[in-house]
Amino acid sequence: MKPEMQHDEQTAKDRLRDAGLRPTRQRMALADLIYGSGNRHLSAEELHEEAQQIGVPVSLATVYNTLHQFTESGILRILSIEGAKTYFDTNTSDHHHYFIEDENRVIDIPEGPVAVQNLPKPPEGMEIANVDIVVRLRRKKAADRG
Amino acid sequence: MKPEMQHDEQTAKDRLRDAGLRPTRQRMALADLIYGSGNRHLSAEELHEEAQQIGVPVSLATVYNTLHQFTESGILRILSIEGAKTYFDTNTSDHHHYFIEDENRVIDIPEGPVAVQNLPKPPEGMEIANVDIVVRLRRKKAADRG
DNA sequence: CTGTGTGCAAACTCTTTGCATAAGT
DNA sequence: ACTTATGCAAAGAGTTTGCACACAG
Repeated sequence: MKPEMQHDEQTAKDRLRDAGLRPTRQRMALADLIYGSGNRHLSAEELHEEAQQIGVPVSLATVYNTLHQFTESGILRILSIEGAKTYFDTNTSDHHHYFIEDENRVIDIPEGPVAVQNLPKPPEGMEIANVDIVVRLRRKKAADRG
Repeated sequence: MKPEMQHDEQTAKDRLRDAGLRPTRQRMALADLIYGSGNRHLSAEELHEEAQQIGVPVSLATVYNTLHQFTESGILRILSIEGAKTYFDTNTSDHHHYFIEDENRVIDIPEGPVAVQNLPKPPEGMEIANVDIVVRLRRKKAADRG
């Protein structure tokens, strides 16, 4: 291991190789954005915008392609969220989300021993890919307080 | 109570009045379809098609309007499901779903004591509207058997 | 050099909207 | 009669696709 090689670029490159994807400029830039700041949820549009902001000229089509390739490779997951936009999650393990009704926003439920009890066995020939818990939150009305 | 008045139409009418909606021909027909056969999940397109099949000429726009009005009135719920289409559920209580990856299909998890453990308190000023659990299922591969 | 990835713009799907007409009270 | 709902078609949002060019190996 070379001492000056701990850049995110290197990490991104490895991640892409692991996933069987060619580490192209755009994919590495997107991987940096996606994995550069902890677990997060993002839509194609948001990621595209972020890329533009840091001066990486990647097209929206490529962002979509990349997000789906990452998903197929198992390094991203699609969130089970209602609404028009598709949200991707960098945390591919079983974990859970709040969905803010007013704002159509998704946030992680703080890590903790959240668990599902008494989940029945799936039907014949099926297996559980994963479990998503979505807790829909709404703003308390002033009248409801106290 | 008139002896010949136990039609679904009557039920639908009541349901609509309860929800504060005018019981129009279209809404009653849609309510019949929606609630006529137990709990179910449906998309606007599916409902529209069903209406056509039984000869109720309702427009797709009206189906969308109606589904949203029903949702606002609390007699329908939107499912937290990824994907382009919005699915509505006639069961408005906390209950849960399988999502079949291959087929983009949603089915109820059989009634049972499924419960969530250790759900943290929601953030300040927020309250839980409801909890959705989505268990994503995938077909077992033949190679994985045994 | 060869094959895959990228960008652009057009196509596609699902959903919403505006306005004239029809139906409900 | 007056108000609200409906239907149609067009607009809108998000996503996907096809093809020529560019880049990675």
